[in-house]
Amino acid sequence: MLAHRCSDCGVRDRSLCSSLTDEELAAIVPLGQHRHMARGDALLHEGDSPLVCANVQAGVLKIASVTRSGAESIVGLLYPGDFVGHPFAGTHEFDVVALTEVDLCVFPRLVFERMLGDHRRMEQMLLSRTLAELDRARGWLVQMARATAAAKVAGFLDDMAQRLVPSDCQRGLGLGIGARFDLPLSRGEIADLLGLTIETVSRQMTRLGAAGIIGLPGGRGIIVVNPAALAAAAQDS
Amino acid sequence: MLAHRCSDCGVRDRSLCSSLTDEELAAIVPLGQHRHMARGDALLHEGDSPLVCANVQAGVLKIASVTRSGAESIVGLLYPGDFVGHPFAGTHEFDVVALTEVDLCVFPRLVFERMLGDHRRMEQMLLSRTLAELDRARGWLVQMARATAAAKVAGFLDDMAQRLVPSDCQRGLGLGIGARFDLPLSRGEIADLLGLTIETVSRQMTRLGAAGIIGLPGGRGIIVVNPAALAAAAQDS
DNA sequence: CGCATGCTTTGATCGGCGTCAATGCCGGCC
DNA sequence: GGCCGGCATTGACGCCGATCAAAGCATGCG
Repeated sequence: MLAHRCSDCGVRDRSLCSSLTDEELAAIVPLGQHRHMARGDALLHEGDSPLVCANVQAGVLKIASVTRSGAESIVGLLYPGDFVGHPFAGTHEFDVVALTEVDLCVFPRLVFERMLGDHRRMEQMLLSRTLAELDRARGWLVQMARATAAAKVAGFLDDMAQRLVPSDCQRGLGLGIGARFDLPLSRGEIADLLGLTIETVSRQMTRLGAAGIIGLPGGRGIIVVNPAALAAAAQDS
Repeated sequence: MLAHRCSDCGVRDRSLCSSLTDEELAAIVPLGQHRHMARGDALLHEGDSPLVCANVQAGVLKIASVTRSGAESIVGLLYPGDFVGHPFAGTHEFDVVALTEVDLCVFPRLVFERMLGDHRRMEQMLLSRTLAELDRARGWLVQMARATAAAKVAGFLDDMAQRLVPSDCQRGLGLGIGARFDLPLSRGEIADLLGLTIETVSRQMTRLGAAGIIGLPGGRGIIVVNPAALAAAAQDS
């Protein structure tokens, strides 16, 4: 049974809701709905008028667009605590699709806009986060524009490890040695995300494995054996 | 003599100020300062605490970061009407430098934050614009990840033409035939922006010229001879 | 169990873009 | 005017990653 009450919510302290007091939160709870998505389910479609805004409680989603040549291009990922939606806007440009089982806290767009009006701190936090997300996307731009295939793959794994793992070991001194997690993306999706081909991604991952930097325990499992070397590999121009 | 009064401001109807009535605007005028920048002047430095927020009145700026290998990477451009700054945040990640003569309307950050508090419509517009800018950056990501050098250069010129030219011919049916403008960037800066080398940019531009799609009247001038072909070239995978 | 299907890995070859190098063009300064 | 330094163009060559091709390896179904 999943958390339908904020007191049970795993991202109470990380999501936009962290800008609200318990009392404020109690007032808006009835406005939101819990929603579960299976892998592959779409929350929003490219070109839709954005009907909903949501907080990610658990799972990972991809933000993607389909080019006219048919290939999908992934432009970002959403992790627990992240916000999805486009308040005060008519359309939005990308598909949002679940990569894993996902739990969301969903608000109709107009309701969410009213909430922003009632809770200035939340609106400020959303603005600040969006600006930060913009900087993040721009950082990626540099990586996509300049980095070699090896650096892109290493950077992706490094980023993913930091996003997925420290939910437990509260972000202390970097990443624990031997951190293990499962990639929420297939090789093909990683290739889309990084602007590479499946073959190149596969080759680079085997290379990282052979170098002893990561372990590949079959399937989608990843073990970060040497976090420092992984981070370093991400920055070899 | 440049416009120091909002009634003379060239972007009154396009900037954040368009969310304000004339009366509201009159109230905040004394809080802002006009500022002029010469080519190469920096408004903000990477890692600074962001002291100011500003609207671009005229000119073009670049948003860039310097990689540890010393090369500069340009991640975005700012045009008249655009907003610069990072309210409610401690640091910001990029340099902002003038590419041409630039006129700005500058507010100290704390003053600007107070303004946002007093003018909800402006805050909403800023949020909406930031979300739109995020989508824009993500669209670029696709281009950077997948497009060929030819498509990147064509796309850049197409985008630049649409940003610089229609300030006159109010964005009617696309771009007028024979639109002429001067690039605010050197070949090297274009190369940085697109993640290419100077040589490749130069070659692709000569190719576009030889194909009769653009004219290159020397220096930084560009004539868009065949806008449709330019847009098409931007999308050849 | 045996086969089919889809994902991943590995190998061989090709082409686009980066690199290195030389030349051309233009404005500034003596 | 003539020299000089910065930027742009053009050419020759090599390397990285895409492409084409084939062989593991899982999972599911008859």
